[in-house]
Amino acid sequence: MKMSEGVEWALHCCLTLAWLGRDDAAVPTSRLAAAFELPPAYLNKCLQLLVKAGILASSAGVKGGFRLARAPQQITLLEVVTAIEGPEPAFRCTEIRQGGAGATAAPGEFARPCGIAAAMHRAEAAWRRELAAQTVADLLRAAPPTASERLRCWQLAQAR
Amino acid sequence: MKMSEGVEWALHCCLTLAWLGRDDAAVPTSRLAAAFELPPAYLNKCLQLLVKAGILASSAGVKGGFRLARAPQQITLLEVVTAIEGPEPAFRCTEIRQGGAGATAAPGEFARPCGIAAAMHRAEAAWRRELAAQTVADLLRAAPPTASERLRCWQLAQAR
DNA sequence: GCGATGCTACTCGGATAAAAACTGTCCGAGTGGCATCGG
DNA sequence: CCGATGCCACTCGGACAGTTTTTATCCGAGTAGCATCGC
Repeated sequence: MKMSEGVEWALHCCLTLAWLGRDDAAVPTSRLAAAFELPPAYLNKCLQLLVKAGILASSAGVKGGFRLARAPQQITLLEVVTAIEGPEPAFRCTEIRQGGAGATAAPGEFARPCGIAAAMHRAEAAWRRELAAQTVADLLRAAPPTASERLRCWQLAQAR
Repeated sequence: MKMSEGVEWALHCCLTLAWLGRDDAAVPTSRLAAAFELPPAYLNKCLQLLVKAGILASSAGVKGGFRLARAPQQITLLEVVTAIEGPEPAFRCTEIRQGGAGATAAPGEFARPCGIAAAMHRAEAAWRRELAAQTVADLLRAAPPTASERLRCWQLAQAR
């Protein structure tokens, strides 16, 4: 069970864009990728997913790029993770209890959900609850940018 | 982020072995695979992982197979999941904050952990806590076996 | 001088290949049970 | 009849391919800005 690296990239990009402020000009993928030493084309794909989720807004043209679509306190970590990973839960019950010996079950015997699946989904719900409780604004407050992170923001703001 | 199917298989096998009782004879992979309609060789691989984790005990020979190594109330769901998926967390911080502009950082600037990684790990800790709070015995209690599940156990107990 | 217009460079966006992880399979080492043989 | 012994079938266990998901890349459509041209 490995989470996509795109989640880390997306969160760092959101945090950086929040530092820059929503009012500044848009930041293109190429600049963000250079600031973090990431593959530009693939990072672009991740940012597109964030646009689809309504977290970022994109603008085309020569001075286009991405910016935050909402205020940082209205972007939860869960939204970012879901945008990249998709909405499906990590644990998917394939109902193996209905295979083999279960094939002879009376109709309606498996009406109530599988207890194992219920337990796993409960755990995932706790995970989601924790992610939904934190916003990008919380990250801003908890960790003020270090010197080199301020440098990164300055580089992104320069040379438009 | 997709969890391995082996987790579901392992949990169902543990639950079934718990129904049978630790004192009965061992159940070989071939019989378990037939009872759930699963690929026998791959299921065997998963059961081996459970043996390595000390959850199951294996015995060789003509009447060999697998059985629970401990009492059901001493097997948490977290142990089973960790045995199959491995101990590494789903979210792995690759420290991209140190790339690019971060390369010019003063030594010790990144001593404190990344706030994003901390938040993600906090969420995963909640997930683990929920899994560690439930044991196989709890599954036994919560969901008594249905008719076809009892049939499955009977088939496993027969024809030794 | 001012506005309309065409062009150009740059951006996003989706379609297209490599890499990795997961899934599935095979065969060999080892062991316990059983039949056989000897006492 | 009882015990020792050799054999054999069956098991686990780890090494070996196939398939799906993830990662990475490329190229085209579209657009905003800018220079140019005409009035």
